[in-house]
Amino acid sequence: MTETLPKRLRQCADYIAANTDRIAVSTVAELAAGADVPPSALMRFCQILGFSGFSEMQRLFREAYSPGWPDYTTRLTNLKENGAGSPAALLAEFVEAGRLSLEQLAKSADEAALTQAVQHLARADTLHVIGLRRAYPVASYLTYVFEKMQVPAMLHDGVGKLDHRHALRPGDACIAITFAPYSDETLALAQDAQSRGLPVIGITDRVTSPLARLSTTVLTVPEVDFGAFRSLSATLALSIALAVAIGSARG
Amino acid sequence: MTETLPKRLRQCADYIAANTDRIAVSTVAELAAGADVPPSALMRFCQILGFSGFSEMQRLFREAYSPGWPDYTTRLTNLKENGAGSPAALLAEFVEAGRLSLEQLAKSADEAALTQAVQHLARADTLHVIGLRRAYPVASYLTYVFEKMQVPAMLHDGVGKLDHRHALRPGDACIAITFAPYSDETLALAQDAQSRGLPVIGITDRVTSPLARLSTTVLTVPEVDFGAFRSLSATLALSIALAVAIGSARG
DNA sequence: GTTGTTTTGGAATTTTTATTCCATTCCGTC
DNA sequence: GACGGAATGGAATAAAAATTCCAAAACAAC
Repeated sequence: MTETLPKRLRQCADYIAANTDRIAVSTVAELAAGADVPPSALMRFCQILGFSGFSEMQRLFREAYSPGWPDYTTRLTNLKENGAGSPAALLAEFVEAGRLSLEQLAKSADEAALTQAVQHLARADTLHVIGLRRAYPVASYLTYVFEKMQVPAMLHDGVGKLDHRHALRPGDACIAITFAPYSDETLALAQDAQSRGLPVIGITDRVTSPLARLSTTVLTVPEVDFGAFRSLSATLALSIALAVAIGSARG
Repeated sequence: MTETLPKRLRQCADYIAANTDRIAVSTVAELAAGADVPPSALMRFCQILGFSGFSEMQRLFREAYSPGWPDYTTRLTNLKENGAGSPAALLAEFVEAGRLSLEQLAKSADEAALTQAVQHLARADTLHVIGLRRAYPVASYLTYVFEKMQVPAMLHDGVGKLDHRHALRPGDACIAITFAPYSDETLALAQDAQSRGLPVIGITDRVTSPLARLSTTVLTVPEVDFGAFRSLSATLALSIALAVAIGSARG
């Protein structure tokens, strides 16, 4: 795991890997400055890679430099035409679905609801997050972000069919995420929270969702499906924004 | 429109116009050779265009080359300094980061690697998926999709610190997902799979990732971070495409 | 601590590349 | 076909970049 390269060489490796597109158009000095190493370190790095020096490596990149990768739209078309059903074509579809979702989210996001949600959640003690099945990745990421931001949060993940509804305490709040077909367990927890008078923030796909009735504040996400699967891009973007806003409102 | 230029200068103009994308990565001598003029003619051409010389013109093209990397780290810093952004502003940032990531993914995706990954995974018996911390949402979604498509898959989620490495059987394959800072457990499982001769498909952030060495096939995802958090849009798009391709390849 | 080894930074050197300069050629005009 | 001004090519020079090298620093093993 720890193929431990010397410090400077590791810096070179990381910077170069993260900026492959700049190699062709930069000088040793520029790249070295970017990687925050002296030029000689970068030279050493090139040699360890098996090139005679930087120039040889650069020559490779300059030749490979296919006239600036085609712009996004062209490339997408290429991917799609690459035989329907090919992995590349599928990728293009999902990329497009994701982009569309994000675009719609940006257009349709309800700022007032978002602000209200942040207020509720910033005031609460512990945040209870629930999302199952395809909402589970979102719920788990939310919880991860809360943990990183030192916001007390609990993920109700249903492991072992354990039910933790009694963990809901006065002063807490609940974030419930579910999409059609709505998950009973999620709705049940939201209901429980509501009946205890806790704020419930619902993230769902439409205002007519059963979750809407159970929520103090509803955030709807226009996710574009491709085939049977949704991209989650928009849902995740909304969730992270929510989490970060809460995190900074809290401290 | 064209006050008639002297012959050599005309050649320069034509060649340069037709090869704007090569300017950034070529020397005077190379371009001159391409235009079939002596280097000095090209120099004159640059000066007539109003540059002090070739270098100045090239600098322009080199900078223009890398179109958009408006780096998000500085933007977040700015945002933070301007007082915490409103939730809506944050949302806009995450939407933008997601869009950029998807765009980059479409541009840079390695079709060959993707196809290869699908081939390996379509042939395998059980698919072992591992991804922890911020890669966990991806791993869990992958597993969800596999389940829906009736592809035998097992999520190594580390619940209860249980280690299931002996679940890896001959004929199986492993999908490992990790981003810097790389998770030891993920690398350990990948290593284990590799040493048993199972195909390992790595999804990671750069080719220098320690996961790369452990993988039969590496898929790199250019995820644009906003602040400390990544959008996961691109990673999810790639993962779903992978899963669906595998599902349909299996029948 | 001492010793031997690896790593590092920067100054010195070499190579490559850009740029200038000028003698020569070309071309239109008389 | 002689003249003058523009255009040209290549050799000479300047600038910039790459590459090497070595003394100092960091590190590891004893």
